[in-house]
Amino acid sequence: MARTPVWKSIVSTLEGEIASGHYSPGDKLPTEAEYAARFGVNRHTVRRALSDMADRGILRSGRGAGVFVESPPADYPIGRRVRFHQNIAATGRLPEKKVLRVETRPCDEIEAAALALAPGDAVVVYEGLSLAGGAPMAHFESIFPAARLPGMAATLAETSSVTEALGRNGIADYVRAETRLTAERASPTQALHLRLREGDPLLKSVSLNVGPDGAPVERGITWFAGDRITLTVTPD
Amino acid sequence: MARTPVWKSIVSTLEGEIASGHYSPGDKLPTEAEYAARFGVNRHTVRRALSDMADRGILRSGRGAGVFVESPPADYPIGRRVRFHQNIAATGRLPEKKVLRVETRPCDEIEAAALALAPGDAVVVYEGLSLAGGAPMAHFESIFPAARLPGMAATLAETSSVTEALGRNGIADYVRAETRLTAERASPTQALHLRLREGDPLLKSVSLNVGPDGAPVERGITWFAGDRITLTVTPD
DNA sequence: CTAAACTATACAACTAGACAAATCATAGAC
DNA sequence: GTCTATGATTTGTCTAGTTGTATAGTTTAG
Repeated sequence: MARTPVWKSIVSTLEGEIASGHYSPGDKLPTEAEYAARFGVNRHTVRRALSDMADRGILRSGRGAGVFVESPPADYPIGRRVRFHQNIAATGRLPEKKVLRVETRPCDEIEAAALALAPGDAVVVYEGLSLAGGAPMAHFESIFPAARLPGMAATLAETSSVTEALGRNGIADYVRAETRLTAERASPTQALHLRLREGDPLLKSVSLNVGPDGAPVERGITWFAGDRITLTVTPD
Repeated sequence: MARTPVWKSIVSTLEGEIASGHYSPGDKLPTEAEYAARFGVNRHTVRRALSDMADRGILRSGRGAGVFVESPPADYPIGRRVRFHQNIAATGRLPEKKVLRVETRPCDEIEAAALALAPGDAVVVYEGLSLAGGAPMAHFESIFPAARLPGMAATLAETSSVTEALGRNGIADYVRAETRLTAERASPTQALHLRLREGDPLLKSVSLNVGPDGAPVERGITWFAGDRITLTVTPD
């Protein structure tokens, strides 16, 4: 009499309801308490069922928010864990973006040195997330010299494309002067943005782009979710 | 897993931005709503972070007015933990080496595909550590097609230099065809080798070197200690 | 007996929404 | 030019609800 655990039967019930189209990706499911009442079990039993489905990427839950149906990934896995490739030249140029911040502020010493400015000179900060199929792939923060690019902040807020924003501000072409790569642990804030656990490994890329005249126009730092992306470097 | 509360991670992020001089005493900070959007949390969570900082005298907030910086920027410790630079072209070619293993064995499917062999063909495995000043910088494992390079195992045991070993086996020149980079956690074994803690971030490089005729001669995997090394990529 | 599954309870962390109160920018009146 | 009325912003406060986590106890199968 190998009875199937209650939580597993709840899983199959809920999977059936999701599969039959009662809920669309992004929809909020009933609360744990409601499910507990419906199935006549304790909330923890429901939680075990939900966490099993969350582990498999079917659901996503947020404290205080509720449980939501997760949208299926748009691309298929390449390896077991590594899903996306990205050429180093295109670092931070993934198609989908979510703007987190655009502001102008004085720069610190490190930023000044990188962009050939004086400490305290104004820089435009552009922070955001690169997404693919709805899942965050990378977290980036770019800074631009405000004096050299007067309308940059306004343009970025409009287009969210760095290339186009630079183009509209007189930098028709720019090249990557240098890229530095290292591995870091995800800070709590980054873990929040990239939907990782605190301490998970990140691939950090620090790049410097210069205009046709050789003057720096952008310093970009990108943190890639280590288990979601691979950077490729090919001589060419 | 003692996760850091979200509001505390926001506190440390904002403290860092104030400490590094991005805001001066008296400056108005972005609104609570803007911070909520930036961090992807509810306004109340931002308020908890801000009220913590206000309690400690870092900020001062006024109803209807906004939030203002109260304290002067502190000395911000800029963690210069990354000690070594290494060009991507020289991956796995650090001067000092410690050989851990040289052996010949049949290859698996992945290795066969990379080296254009049939599964089960013999490969020479060369595992070791790259050191700098006695400290381990990287852990590498290279494989070579044994059929194409008959004396490789013996030569490697003598010289421990990949370039020289390849040269003595008829490959006078070889080029890096591709490099793939990602971030991983250190396994217990790697942590031991690299004198890190288990789970520390590693920069993983998977490279393929081909001979003058275009045939693969080496597939190398290198794990760099993320906090000891930076890879640089320069167009050149 | 022991381990797994489930129940029970309590609290912490976060979301959600609504409204009040203070401030600020702006336009119009004088 | 100065003052004032007005409306939009922005912080302060309140209530309610939801998931995350910790602890402890109970039942059941092997």
